[in-house]
Amino acid sequence: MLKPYADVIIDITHAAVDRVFQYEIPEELSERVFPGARVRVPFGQGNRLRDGYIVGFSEKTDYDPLRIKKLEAVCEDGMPIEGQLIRLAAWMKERYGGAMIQALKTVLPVKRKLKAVEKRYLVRQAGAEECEELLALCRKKNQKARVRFLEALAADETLPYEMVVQKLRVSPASFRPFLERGICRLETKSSFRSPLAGELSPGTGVSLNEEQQQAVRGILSAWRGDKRPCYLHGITGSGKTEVYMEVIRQVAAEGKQAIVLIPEIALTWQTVMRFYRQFGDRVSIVHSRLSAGEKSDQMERARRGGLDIMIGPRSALFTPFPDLGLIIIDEEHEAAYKSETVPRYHAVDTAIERCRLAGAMTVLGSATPSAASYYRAQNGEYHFFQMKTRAKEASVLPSVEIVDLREELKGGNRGIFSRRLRELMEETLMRGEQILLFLNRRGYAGFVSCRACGKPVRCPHCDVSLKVHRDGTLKCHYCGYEMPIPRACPSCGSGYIAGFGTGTQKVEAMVNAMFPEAGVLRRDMDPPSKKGSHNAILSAFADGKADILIGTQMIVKGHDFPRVTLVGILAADLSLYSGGYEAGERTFSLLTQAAGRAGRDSLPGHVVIQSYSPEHYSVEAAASQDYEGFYWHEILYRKLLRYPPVYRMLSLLITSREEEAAAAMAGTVKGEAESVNEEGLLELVGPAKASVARINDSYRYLFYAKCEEEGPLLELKQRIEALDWGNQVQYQFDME
DNA sequence: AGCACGCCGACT
DNA sequence: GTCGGCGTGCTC
Repeated sequence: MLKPYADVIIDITHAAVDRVFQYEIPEELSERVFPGARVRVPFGQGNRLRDGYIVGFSEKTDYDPLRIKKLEAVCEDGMPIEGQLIRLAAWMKERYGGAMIQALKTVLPVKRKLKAVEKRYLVRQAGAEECEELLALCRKKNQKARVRFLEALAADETLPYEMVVQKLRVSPASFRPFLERGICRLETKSSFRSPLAGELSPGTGVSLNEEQQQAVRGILSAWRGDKRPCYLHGITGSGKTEVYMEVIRQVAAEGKQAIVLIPEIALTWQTVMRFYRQFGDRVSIVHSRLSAGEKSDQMERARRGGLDIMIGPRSALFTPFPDLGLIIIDEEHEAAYKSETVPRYHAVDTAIERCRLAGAMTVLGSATPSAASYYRAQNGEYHFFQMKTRAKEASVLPSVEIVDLREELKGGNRGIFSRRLRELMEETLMRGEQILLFLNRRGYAGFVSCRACGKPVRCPHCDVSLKVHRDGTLKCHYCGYEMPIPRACPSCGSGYIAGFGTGTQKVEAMVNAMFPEAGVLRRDMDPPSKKGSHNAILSAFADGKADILIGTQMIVKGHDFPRVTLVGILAADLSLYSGGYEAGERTFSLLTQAAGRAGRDSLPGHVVIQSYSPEHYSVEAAASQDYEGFYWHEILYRKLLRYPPVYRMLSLLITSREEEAAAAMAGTVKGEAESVNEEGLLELVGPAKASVARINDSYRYLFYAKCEEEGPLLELKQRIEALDWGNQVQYQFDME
């Protein structure tokens, strides 16, 4: 380690010292320091020795070098959980970019709220008379702070610590003598709130079929063996959750803890309750609806050994379990596992790294694996287990047919519904069963354009057209800019300007016209304001209060609708042309999930996939529910075009409010990349203007580098980070 | 958080 | 003068 200074966070739980302090690294310790190492350092005027953690290293310091102290020692006694998480943060920073502080904030639980977890009280011990005497004495001596304190203590036997210090303005120095003389004592009371409390009483017993038992045995033997990650590929309904629970039960029996990641709590509540029924209050959940206090309650509970299992989204990955044994990632292919904010980590890779540090094992599971994970499983990087039969015998796979929309057009049908779909809808309604109509938002979302000049209304800050929102305004999906629908075209002034309405609205109107008697519900995406309405509509539909449900992405995930026997996918291929090399994968996964909504009970299900490119392998494979078929096509395509997971890919987004600055920096990056790439190991693409070249008044350039190995890409990333970026240009990395 | 420093009223 | 309590600010 050549860097002379170590950045240390001091292990004191208080906001005022919740930052980095720099220490000199003495020669004799230079071999033993690393991010996450626990160190002893002199701190404060008295140079009292305190514990801290190294979070990084720096060349130089803004602080007066003469006043910098030396590290006292590196603690050798194993690595406590904080050290492990800090090491993980260093790994995340290295791999995904961003500043160390951002990585630390993602990884370490909110420390500030320790007060909420362990509330402290000052309790009176002396009798009333003794207090009165003391109070009189203090009054005489004009000791104001003590008088305030004793008065309060006389009135209330127990006083919250914060109240004394903040409201009464009595500093610890003022009441310490009372503690020493036994007038009062300090009491701590921990109050953990359980987010699951009172939901259900726990029961026991999972009975597993032969296939499930095999998976359990395989996963456990991997766990006792080399601890390489395990992949559990099980078709919908094959009972993966039971397998997870049984594995966890056995791991917990050996005193280890488990983290279970699920893509979205709201949609997987049933799964959570199954865990609770099995494990009772040894399991807890974290999710976005919990307050910061409740969240840190759960984290603290986990740290102290009060929990065996934590269930939650991405962020639950950082639960500070002292002896982690297992991380399970259910529905591993979900996009929700990729963080949208810096550091833009992927939960799967990060879980594997955390397990490596902790000596634990990752289990990934899905019915439709991501191409990346499946590729690694095929390569032997992961252990692989498969479950091919449905646990519940009664359910049968739905029949799927593809309708070619080009043929419909030739036949003179210009509507949204093919004749075949309309026919099946009629039959289904006649039988009194339910219909789900699924629509890909992209492409259908309405924009407003001028009939005279043909120009759409565009966002003044971004290079996109504005979309019509439900509340009748025009909105930009990138920056949130909003305006009322104009009466005249902003470009040519013509009054012939028209909106097309949102996709689902349009479909709803057409369904109403076709089947006036049918009850129709509509469910759009993303109303972050009202979370309740989402479930209200879905459960109204599940209760049979309507015949037809129209919606986007959201309706195909999670929810069970036992009386749905027909699923219509109105335009299957719209997501195929949405850009990005994952388009095919996204389409396949969406279609498969949508199709899986049909006929989940004993009633036979039908699925109609309408498409303009029915011969595309993503559409065909989804129709025949053929994951393998899809995968081999997809991986061939990735191999040919050198995309992940066959190649590693580093992407860089350059943004600036100044167009020239962005362009100039793009040029510098290109030059730097070319000089790194003298041996030609890397394939470089760009930098070039992004397809949406301007968002929120920032100009955007994209740059990609691809390589079979990760090493050269990380080196390139470091070289780019070391460039002089000035303060006009920002950048962001992404590693896949 | 915990410690020292500097201010201010009280008292030998 | 000086002692002791009290509020403030800093900690690499």
